[in-house]
Amino acid sequence: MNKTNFFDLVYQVVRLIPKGRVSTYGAIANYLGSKGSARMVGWAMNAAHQHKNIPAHRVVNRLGLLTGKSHFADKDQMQRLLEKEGVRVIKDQVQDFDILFWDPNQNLLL
DNA sequence: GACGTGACATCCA
DNA sequence: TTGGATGCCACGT
Repeated sequence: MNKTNFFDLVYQVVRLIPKGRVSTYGAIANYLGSKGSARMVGWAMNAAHQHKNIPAHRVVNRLGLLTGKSHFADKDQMQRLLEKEGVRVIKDQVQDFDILFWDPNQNLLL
């Protein structure tokens, strides 16, 4: 049965993202062991919509762009949620991204 | 069972 | 440097 563990891992990591922090698909994919499967992370996020406890708005691409905002019910919802958590988002881009960037490999390491 | 698609990332020209 | 093409894995049709 451990086939789609990838998804579960993604959900776990995304759920562990602290409030006011953001993560990236590549970082999560890297944490899962497949650095090249960044796309899979995005696909997992798409499925994450079915799950309510998945703060997908905290997951952005490597550039800090809210690329997936279009997949939200309201494209402003994602940005709004981030701003509500203290993350400045301008033009769908996370400001101080390198500072707010939360890497599972850097925090969940060990 | 096979092909195409997808919220990205990386390499090559 | 910028732009185009490929790779990754799972899901949908």
